[in-house]
Amino acid sequence: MVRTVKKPEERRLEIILAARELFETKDYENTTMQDVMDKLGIAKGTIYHYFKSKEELLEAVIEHTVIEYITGLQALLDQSEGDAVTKMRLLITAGQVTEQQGNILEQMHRPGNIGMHTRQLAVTLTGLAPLYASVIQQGCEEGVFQTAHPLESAELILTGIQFLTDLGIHPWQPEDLIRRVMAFPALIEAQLNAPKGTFDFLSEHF
Amino acid sequence: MVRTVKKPEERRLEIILAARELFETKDYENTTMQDVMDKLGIAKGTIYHYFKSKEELLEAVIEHTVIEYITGLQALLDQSEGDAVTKMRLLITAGQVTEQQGNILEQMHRPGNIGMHTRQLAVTLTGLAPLYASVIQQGCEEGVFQTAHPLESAELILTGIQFLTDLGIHPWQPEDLIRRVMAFPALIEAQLNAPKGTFDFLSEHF
DNA sequence: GGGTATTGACCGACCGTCGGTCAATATGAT
DNA sequence: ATCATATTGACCGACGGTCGGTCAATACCC
Repeated sequence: MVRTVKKPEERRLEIILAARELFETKDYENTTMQDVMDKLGIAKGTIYHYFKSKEELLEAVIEHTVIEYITGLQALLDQSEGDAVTKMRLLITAGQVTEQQGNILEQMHRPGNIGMHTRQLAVTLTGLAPLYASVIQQGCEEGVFQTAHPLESAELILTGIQFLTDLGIHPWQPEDLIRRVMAFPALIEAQLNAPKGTFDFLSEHF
Repeated sequence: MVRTVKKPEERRLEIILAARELFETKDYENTTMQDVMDKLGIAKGTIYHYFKSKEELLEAVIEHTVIEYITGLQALLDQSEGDAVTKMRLLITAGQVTEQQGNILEQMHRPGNIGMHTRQLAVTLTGLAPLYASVIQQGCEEGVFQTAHPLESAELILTGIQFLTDLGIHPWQPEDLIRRVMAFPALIEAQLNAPKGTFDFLSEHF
């Protein structure tokens, strides 16, 4: 019975990271607390010393991931000094890359992961919408956008992009995805009253 | 051992309805297959004779519910002969009522239900968007709306409304909900290029 | 029409897995 | 030495799912 004592924050983080990797690899529901323990070589009680339940561990994983994600984008945004459209492009492209990293194989239809996925979307939305809103606001001042509800239109656009293109949520047909991605520029331009072509870069990725 | 034999479709439907009621009352995850059996007075094997797994039963419940829902709306729409805006109002208000019926207490934050909820949204969206799209198309022909992508804007609007106002998904703050509902008319009008005020009825409900 | 084979709806004891508990114990700080 | 707490792992109970088997209705044959 070898016992390794670590600083609480370190242990906690260690557990979160291990759990995240497993959740992403084999689903939240298909991941056993035992799996997490085995991966770290710790006892069952240790995990339950830090997290009251598997559910709470999931919550911590999501929170950690989203904070990491938002912080990164925020930093990017802070050190950028371009106009609103440039920043918009920055947010969207940077956001997509980061999301793909964590998704590699998760693209498949995973029934056991939808709950986790949806929560992550909701939490991400809460953190991300204000960033978008500030850029949209800037765009309004610059005269390229025009909306009375920067935050709400940001929420609508983000929800749409995330929900309608995320295969982890529903096994959409490939043609549905293409159809949507091709339409996104026009939809967003309508939403923000932006000049035609402003968001064409969105569909050029695909 | 009382043995009651029924017609397969009847049994199957019976199980689906019982399960749905339990899922809505006490969560999908907190509902036991045993609960469903007890409610109907049938044996475990019977359920598993009809459904391979609890997951598959959930799928059947969702499918049944959504089909019922969409069929009702479709019928309403078919026997209506108004202009696009009237039909739009019809769809939205009828949709909300039906949704509330099934939600009564479900408004609370139910971690165990998010997966089921999200799937239902996705399936509903698939069935509902074409209905909206046809009305939007009609609106374009009538000249009140203007969009090059009726189906996709329908999807965006529906996703937004459903996701951003559904407390079953994320415990949004009441003020967030109000903020969003108040903004929806303007957002939808922007999306569809509709005259200002067309969708004011949306926020008058609250 | 009566005997027999076949089907499939239905039953319920049983099992394995897995989330969660808890009392004992090792460890480090004071 | 003492105390707080980080860590351990045996143990529990709930629950999803399996499986061998029962029984009535129907189809089939003589």
